[in-house]
Formats: sequence, C-alpha cells, structure tokens
Amino acid sequence: MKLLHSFFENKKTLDIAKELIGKVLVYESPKGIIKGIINETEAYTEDDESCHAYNGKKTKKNEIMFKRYGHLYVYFTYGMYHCINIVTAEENKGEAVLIRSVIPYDENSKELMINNRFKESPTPYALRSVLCNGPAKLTLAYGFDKLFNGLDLLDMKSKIYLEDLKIKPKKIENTTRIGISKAKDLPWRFIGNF
DNA sequence: TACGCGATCGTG
DNA sequence: ACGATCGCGTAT
Repeated sequence: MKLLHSFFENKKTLDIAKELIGKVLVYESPKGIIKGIINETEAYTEDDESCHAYNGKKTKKNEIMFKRYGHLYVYFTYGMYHCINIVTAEENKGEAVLIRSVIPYDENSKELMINNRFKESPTPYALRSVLCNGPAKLTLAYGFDKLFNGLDLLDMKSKIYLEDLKIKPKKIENTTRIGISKAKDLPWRFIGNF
C-alpha cells in the first residue's frame, strides 16, 4: 500500500529516515514503472549544521525543504549531479531525508534504470558499477532532475510515491553521514541489510 | 560581478 | 586519490 500522511505525521525526521529503509520508491515514468527498495538514507534537521536549511535560512535553492512533509526536494551538486530528498517536517520547519541508495525491485525496473543511466555506450567500468547505490546514481537511474523539485508524493495523482511492500531489512546499521564537512559526528545515516 | 565550494562519481 | 564541472551563496 501507498504511504500516506499518517506515515509522516508527528514523527521525528530521524525516525522517518530509519523507517524509510525497506520502503519502495515508485515512479510511474513514461517508459514504465520503476521501483527501488530504499536501503540507505540520511537525516538532515533544522538545527543541524550540515543541513541546507540550517538556521531556518530559506533560499531559492532550498525553499522546497520548508514545505510540508512528503514533498520531493531535488538539488544540484558538484556541477553535474542531482540528489533527492523527501521533506519530513511540518510547513516552515526545513527538515528532510536524503535517499542515498536503492535496490532495483524487479527486472523491469532494472531494465529501465539501465536505459536511463547508460544512454550512450557504457564503458566497462559503468557496466561493472552498481546501478543505483549512490544518491546521484539513483537519481539518474530514475531519470529525476530539477524539474521534479517540489513534487508532492502525497498528492493522490502523483506519479512518484512511496509504497510499503512489507519488505523488512534483516538489520539496520547506523553510521555518520557521508561527504559533509560539518556535524560529521552525528550518526544519522541508516543502512539496511536485506 | 567575482569567487570558492559542494549531502558525487568514474577513472587511474 | 583525483579531476570534472557549474549553480548557488556570500562577499565585494
């Protein structure tokens, strides 16, 4: 079943980050349905120095973070890549969960992800590399870009949504977050073993 | 208007 | 371990 408002309501961002492990991110793309099991997330909260919305600072880049939970926040980074977050707090709070990795749910999803990532002839390295085990890789695999920024996954007619298919990780580890320079010590990264 | 940097990735 | 690559935010 689809995740609805009740999944987010009255929950802490940290708990949402943990509970998203094992949930399925679904995109009904023009070429077919892409599903991936979320297996790595990171939490970013309003009082966290490494959060784009730290100190409640709202800019054109991060304004979507201040929307109500369930919105998709897509940001551009390193001059080349996009990454996706799911907004987790009430309006004007500025918290989100970065989706860092998914596992293709089925062969059809895998096929579509390969097409999205390797339009040109793939190099040997690309073929060896895993399809969607990184925040920018999975965003490419789904075909998301800045045009998807601000979509509401809780809108009934949204083509992107979260689903609970009762997939439970064997274990969830938590570690410090990756690629940040501030608040490095917070163990706010969650990794599911399936 | 100028400049430094980044919630990354692929190659060597 | 390093270079690619460019929009954004902060400083001038």
